[in-house]
Amino acid sequence: MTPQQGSAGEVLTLISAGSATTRSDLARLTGLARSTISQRVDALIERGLVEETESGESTGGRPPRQLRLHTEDHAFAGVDLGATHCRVALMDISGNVLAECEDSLLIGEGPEKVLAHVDQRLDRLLGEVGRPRAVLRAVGIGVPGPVEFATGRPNNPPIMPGWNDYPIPEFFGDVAVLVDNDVNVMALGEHRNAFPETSHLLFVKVGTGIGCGIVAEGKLHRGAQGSAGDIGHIRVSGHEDAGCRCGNSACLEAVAGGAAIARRLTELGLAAESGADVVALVQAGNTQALRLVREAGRLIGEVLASLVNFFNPEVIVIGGALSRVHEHLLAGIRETVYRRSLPLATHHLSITPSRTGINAAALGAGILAIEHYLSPDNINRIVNA
Amino acid sequence: MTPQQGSAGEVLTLISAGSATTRSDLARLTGLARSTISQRVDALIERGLVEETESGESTGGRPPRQLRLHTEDHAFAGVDLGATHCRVALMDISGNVLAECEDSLLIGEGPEKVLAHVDQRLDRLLGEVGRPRAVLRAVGIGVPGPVEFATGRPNNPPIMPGWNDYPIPEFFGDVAVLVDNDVNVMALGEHRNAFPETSHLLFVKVGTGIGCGIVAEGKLHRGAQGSAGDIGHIRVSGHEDAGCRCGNSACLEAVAGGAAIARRLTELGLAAESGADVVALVQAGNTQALRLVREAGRLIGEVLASLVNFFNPEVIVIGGALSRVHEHLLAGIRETVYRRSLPLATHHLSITPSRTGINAAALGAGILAIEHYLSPDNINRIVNA
DNA sequence: TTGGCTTTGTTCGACCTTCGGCGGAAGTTG
DNA sequence: CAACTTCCGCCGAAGGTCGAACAAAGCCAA
Repeated sequence: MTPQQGSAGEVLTLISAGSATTRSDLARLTGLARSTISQRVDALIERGLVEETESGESTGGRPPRQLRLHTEDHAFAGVDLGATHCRVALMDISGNVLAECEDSLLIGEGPEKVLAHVDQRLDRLLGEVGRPRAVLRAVGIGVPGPVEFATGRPNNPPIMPGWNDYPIPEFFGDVAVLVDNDVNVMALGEHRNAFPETSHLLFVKVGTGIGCGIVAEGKLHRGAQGSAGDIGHIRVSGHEDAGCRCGNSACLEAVAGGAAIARRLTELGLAAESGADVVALVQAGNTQALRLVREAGRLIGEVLASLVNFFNPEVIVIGGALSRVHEHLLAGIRETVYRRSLPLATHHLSITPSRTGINAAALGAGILAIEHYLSPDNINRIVNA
Repeated sequence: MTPQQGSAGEVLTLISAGSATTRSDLARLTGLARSTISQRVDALIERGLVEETESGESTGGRPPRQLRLHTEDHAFAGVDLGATHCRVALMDISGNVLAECEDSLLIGEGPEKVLAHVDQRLDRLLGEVGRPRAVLRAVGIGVPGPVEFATGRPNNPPIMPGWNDYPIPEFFGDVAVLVDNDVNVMALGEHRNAFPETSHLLFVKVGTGIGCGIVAEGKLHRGAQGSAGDIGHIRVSGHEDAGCRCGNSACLEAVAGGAAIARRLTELGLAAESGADVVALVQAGNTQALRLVREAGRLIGEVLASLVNFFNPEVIVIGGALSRVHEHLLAGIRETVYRRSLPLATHHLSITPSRTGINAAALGAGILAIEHYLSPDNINRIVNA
């Protein structure tokens, strides 16, 4: 059933979202009596979920006691697993990063090795901030491939050999583990950090490959098989000669991904192997690289123009490695989207670079974990236990 | 706030969805005590929303009294306004059609004339079934253009001159009026009638133009400006010469819509002005028409392949005038989608013709109205009044 | 300084809802 | 026809919510 109206969980949601910072706010927002709110808040304080700070500004009467999430006795982790790296961020319940780390790590080494590494890093980070393992409430993990979200099992991931159908959450025992596609968690993080008021958002990651995270009605849209947002293999016109690793040709990723741009630069006699090399060349002012990035932007824009007509988002965020040269990428994207999409859909559309940085995925994964823990159902369970 | 758990509204939702037909069912599903359920049901019966039928099958003890929606003292209407027609269906609260009618009507005559016509038809249909106007609880209207759903105002509709920003609900006074895009209501009707268990569905209407209704998480996705699903102006490759009324070229609608096919048949010396003529030619066995329809299916399939990767639906339903020759259209669509989309997304994807007939839009609009009336919030308001 | 004024927070009794046991109703089964 | 099962209404008990009253805490003006 739906969570109870005005339950402890709903009260906590309002506090954590910043919608309410005092008991009076809560009474006003929920419509419950002040006495009832006090009872709820007392329960939340007793469980260590909420704390009072010294009183706030008076508005002519007794100053209200400010409420906020109690950030001490909890910890959450966000894990970003890439093809060749592993980032872990330890966060408190309000989303602040307590500690983080980054290592080179080949995901191809398989789940046992990789997850053991993650587990060890979790322990080290917890040690750094002096919190016992027991306060780790939930872990979010972003992986570079499709996942069946409900079970946390990768679903035929092309670049994660050995991971297919591996039950990732079971590795960590009894702590709650949420596993999702890396682009999804980046979209979630970007939405919650930079565009919390936006209902419909697309996050486009342009790196070696190209993917898209979809936020609809403020929630991640994962689709029927959890493969939604896989826009890297959408066909673009006029590039039938470009073969893709998926077996088709003219895939967006095969003509506009970081790897594709690097390959074309190599053909022009420039040393470039990866998206990072492309970024370096652009930043060095190489006009060929600049031209190709802009051209890639146009191709991505062509695909996005279709998706804008179809999905009608309010915001499109461009992230990923190549967004470090976003001026050029965005110019191409904007140019094409605004020409090819319908005016009604583009009129209030903004296309912006990502505001979260290199660890967008780790932060987003952490937010996934925190939101799971703070969901009204879960909180009610904790409070009524 | 969210509707109360176990409220009268939630109880009624379970009854109307067919999830529960007896008080015992309700107690089991909601977790409430039998006595509480009885109280809820009594309130619903007293308000004329639910009725008891004679007892059902015994399972060894006293047979339960069956519950169902009380269909007498209510009426709902679904209105399908097209460019040149008007269909009205009068329905009872469980979605059965009580009476319907169809007229030729040019939407270009403007809102006052058209809505007056609709109003008159409503009265006539109510008269036919002998129900007073007062029992008309809600009206759903599907219109051929984008609508701001919250206010029921068309938003720069290209083929509805005089309707821009016209507040349609206000015309009908105090009865609740819901206005939405015609493709959206068709998608809703198809989902509720044929695929109620499906979470993510696309309904593609192929008529004079081409549009798409989106059901995500069982609910209509309308997008930020209510223009979501406008896939008729997505670019298809290799048709740069085909100009579109939107000002761009190579739009899907301009190469695969009924009007476009008719035009190309005309160029081949065949008499065809509209999608209906195309259908007639195909049904007469004309190979040129057949070839063009199949080719249109391939082009539509190209766009749908992109959308399958992006949205990952479980079902795609093909409707609209041209779906009357769906064998040929579907062949082209399936061929392209299964070739161009990712296996993970297509593995459990089914692409089927619409099961609702010519009045899909009117039925869908009626369902929109009924669901509005039966929403837990609204029912709680009625019961507690 | 002091006494109102305003807003916040707590206490407590009244009220309402829900629960669950009990018994009657209405069937089935042996 | 008696025992059993299931359904349903009644009613007292338990628990939750509300709002009034009161205490707390600061502002403000005389």
